[in-house]
Amino acid sequence: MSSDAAPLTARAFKDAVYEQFARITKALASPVRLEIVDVLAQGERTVDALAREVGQSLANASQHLRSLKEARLVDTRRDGTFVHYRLADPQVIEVWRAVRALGERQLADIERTVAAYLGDADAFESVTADDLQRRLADGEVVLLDVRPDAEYRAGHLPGARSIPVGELADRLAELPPDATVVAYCRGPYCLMSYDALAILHAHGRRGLRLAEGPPDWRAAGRPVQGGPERG
Amino acid sequence: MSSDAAPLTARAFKDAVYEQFARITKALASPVRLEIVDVLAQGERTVDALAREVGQSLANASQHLRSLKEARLVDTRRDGTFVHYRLADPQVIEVWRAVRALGERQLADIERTVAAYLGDADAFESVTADDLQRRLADGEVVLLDVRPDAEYRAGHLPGARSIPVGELADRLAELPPDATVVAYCRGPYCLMSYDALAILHAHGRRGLRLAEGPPDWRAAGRPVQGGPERG
DNA sequence: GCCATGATCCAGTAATCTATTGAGAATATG
DNA sequence: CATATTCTCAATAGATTACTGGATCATGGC
Repeated sequence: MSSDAAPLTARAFKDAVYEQFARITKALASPVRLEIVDVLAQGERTVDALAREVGQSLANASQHLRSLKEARLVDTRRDGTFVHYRLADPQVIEVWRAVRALGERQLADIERTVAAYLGDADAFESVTADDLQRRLADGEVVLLDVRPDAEYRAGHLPGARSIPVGELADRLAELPPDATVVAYCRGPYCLMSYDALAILHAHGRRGLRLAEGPPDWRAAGRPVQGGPERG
Repeated sequence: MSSDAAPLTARAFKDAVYEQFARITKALASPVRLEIVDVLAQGERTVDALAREVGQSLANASQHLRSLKEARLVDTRRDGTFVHYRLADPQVIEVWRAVRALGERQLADIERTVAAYLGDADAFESVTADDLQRRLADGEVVLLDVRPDAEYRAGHLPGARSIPVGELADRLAELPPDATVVAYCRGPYCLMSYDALAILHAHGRRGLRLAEGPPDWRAAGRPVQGGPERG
């Protein structure tokens, strides 16, 4: 049923195919590279910026990026002495989201880790995307993007204002005093919105959290404002 | 802004989170395990059957299954001396499909591998899912499931007949002589439907291929007949 | 209890992957 | 052209993983 002939046998064909797909899964088989992908989902970054953000040495980040590039998950653009990395395909975000969804359903440790960090204080009330749209339509809430300014400019939720979390304490006056603020950042495992809520609450403001970030919002087929055009 | 205190720092939190998700991607970072997942998408299997199917030793297959189980991608059921493995969650199929879609878009080598095996003979005309539904409605074609009988019984496309590819040559009489046959098997990288087309063509029959298998069909939100109930 | 079967576990080797270091490209500036 | 900046590459050592063959475990039949 199987021979060792020169042309591909059925087994050799399957080996070759799964080997190819494994290039992708191997590239993603590292916490550091997953984090890199998660960051790049927000927009392109230089090697140096990425290394800083994920807490790795420059050389190490560069190595990880190389392996991502070999698997065609990221692409580069040179600008002077800087090299900007970006996701090679929006489908990369889909893979990451699928992995995340699976982890959330199957890995109880993830919930435990989150609870441990946040002191399982449910002071951090959250809002679903559908809920948010209804409340926004009713004018009940103010939507606030607390990511760095550059990320806001690269694309944000429709109607969102931008106050990076680092400036929030100083710019509270820009928010209507009685409004409920819905803060969001990069995505479900990004901490900036939690920090923002802490600041809001410390100043007696009402604040909720939206877990989704712009990549999730876009993946769900909802429109994103600014940044790369997309219909 | 960051300390080494006993409770989790922001960095330690992120490390812990991505580490958890990497359990999943690491479990999938092997061609053998990807193939196992692809086979299990068709239904549960014993260790022995799986080992045979993916061309690995029993011990090795068992090891791979253990690592998949540790990552919560598969689950087991014991039946006498047999242990049946199955996917722990339909979301596992979604992850695999997302990886496949990405590979098909980014990795040109995959196309090349397929072309090399099939001798890039486009004798294997294929049909899209939408196309098929229209043609089925018009009574233009006969839909044929060429997978092993057990897999057909575990769930098949609505209206499909079952003739395992190994029996096809002997059972051609069961197919209306003038009908165009649309053959499908497990999915895009399964070879059984290609073999079936070769047999059909050798007997002067008209045959097309549907790339999708039942897992893909179901993932696309289309109904599947028989097997585990699902609305 | 004893045996057969299916599966798991274990030890050892080879191969692969990761992080680190330091050297060295590529590019811009003066 | 010299120099600084940003990034990549090569070499190393340490850790992890893959596969094999053999021992062991769990279950069911006798």
